[in-house]
Amino acid sequence: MPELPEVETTRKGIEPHLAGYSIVSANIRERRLRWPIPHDLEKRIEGQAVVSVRRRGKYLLLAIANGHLLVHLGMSGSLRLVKPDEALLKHDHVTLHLSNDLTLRFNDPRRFGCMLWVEGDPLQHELLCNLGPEPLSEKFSGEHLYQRSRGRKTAVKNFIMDSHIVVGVGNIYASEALFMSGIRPGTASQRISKPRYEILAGNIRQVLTDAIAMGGTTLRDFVGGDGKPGYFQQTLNVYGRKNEPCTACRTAIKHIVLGQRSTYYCPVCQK
DNA sequence: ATCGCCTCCTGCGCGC
DNA sequence: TGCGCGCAGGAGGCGA
Repeated sequence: MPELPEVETTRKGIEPHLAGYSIVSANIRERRLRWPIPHDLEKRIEGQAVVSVRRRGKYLLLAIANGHLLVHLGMSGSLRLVKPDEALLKHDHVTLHLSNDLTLRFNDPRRFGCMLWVEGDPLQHELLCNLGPEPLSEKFSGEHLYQRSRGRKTAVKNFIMDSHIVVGVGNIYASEALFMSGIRPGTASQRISKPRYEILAGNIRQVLTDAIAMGGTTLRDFVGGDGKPGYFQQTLNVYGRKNEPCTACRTAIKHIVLGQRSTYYCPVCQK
């Protein structure tokens, strides 16, 4: 489920209820995620204070006194804050009891997510140290996309979804940003000009910013709610709209597969 | 270095 | 109602 806006919405939602409080106890029911949850995670975090909740790409970084909890939500993961007596749901793999009498639950039906323990600088961890720039940072630009794409034949949609190029562009927003930019998803990366990459970079930034803003509208309900952000209500121009009329020109939206992922575009608006 | 394919897993909606 | 199938918003790892 999580695209970057949902991860950021989750971060904003849990941060005020975690930072400054300590983890009283941890209960782990299922350790078999993408990588196993370390056998000694409980003893590393129990009794420790949470300092901050940051994000790098789609990874969440919970700073604990003597290390970091590195969390990824995969395709189907979610974190939610509940009252301690709230019943466990199917696939609630981890429960953290907090000193403010709230409980954090990690739920992940498909178990593509992860929860790892990192000592030292988490940004130096092997999963994070080679990631591309944050799309909402100044390091991300059309110039960056242009430079990195030289000599690369891979489809531009796969290229912008490569976290080593830029983090946080998931399957939905890749299609949406390419539509906004008038670029065909299957175009070879190296064949796109610098001006078009500048447009694309701006639209990637735009679509993610808007989606995060929408996620923020449901933040007040985060505690005790289902934790679902509102960004999904956002109007999608092409994603999931196979054979439906283009919002700009009414031409039927095309559906293709690129890199084994569903891809949508308007054959008239995108060249 | 780059590319394309495979994989991990459960749940859901669809057609029969 | 049940079953089999295809598909799902991620991304690391592999062989070529």
